[in-house]
Amino acid sequence: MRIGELARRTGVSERALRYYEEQGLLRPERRPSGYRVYGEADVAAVRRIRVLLAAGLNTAQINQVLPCVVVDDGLLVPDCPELVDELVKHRDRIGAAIEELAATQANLDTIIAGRRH
DNA sequence: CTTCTTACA
DNA sequence: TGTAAGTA
Repeated sequence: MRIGELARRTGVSERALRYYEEQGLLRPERRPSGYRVYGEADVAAVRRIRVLLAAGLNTAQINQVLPCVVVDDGLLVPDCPELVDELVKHRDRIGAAIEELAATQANLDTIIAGRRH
C-alpha cells in the first residue's frame, strides 16, 4: 500500500509517516516512481510507534525499543531485558521532571499567595 | 488524483 | 506538524 492508505488506516498523517522514516522508524520500499510502498506489518509498526510516543519516548529511544517490543492482546510488552532497563531509566527521568515542576509550582504558589487583595 | 521533496510559519 | 509549490 502507498502512504495515503497507511495514513488512513492508522490515523497518522502522511507528514508524520515520512518523518518516522526520516527518523529510521520505518523502512518502506520505493517504487521506480519514487512512491513509498508499505507492508501490512507497517500498520502494526505505526501503532506501536504511537503507543511509545504517547509514553513520552523520543524517536531515538523508540528506535532502540521498537525491535524489542511485542504486542500481546493490544498491550505492548517489553521483550528484551535491556529494554526494561531503558524504560525504568526513562520512568525515573519523568519522576525527576515532575519533582522539578512541583518545586516550580510551589514557588509560584508562594508568589500568588503574597499578592495584595 | 496521489505522491514526492523542499522550504517556511 | 501543517501546508504551499512545482513535479512525475
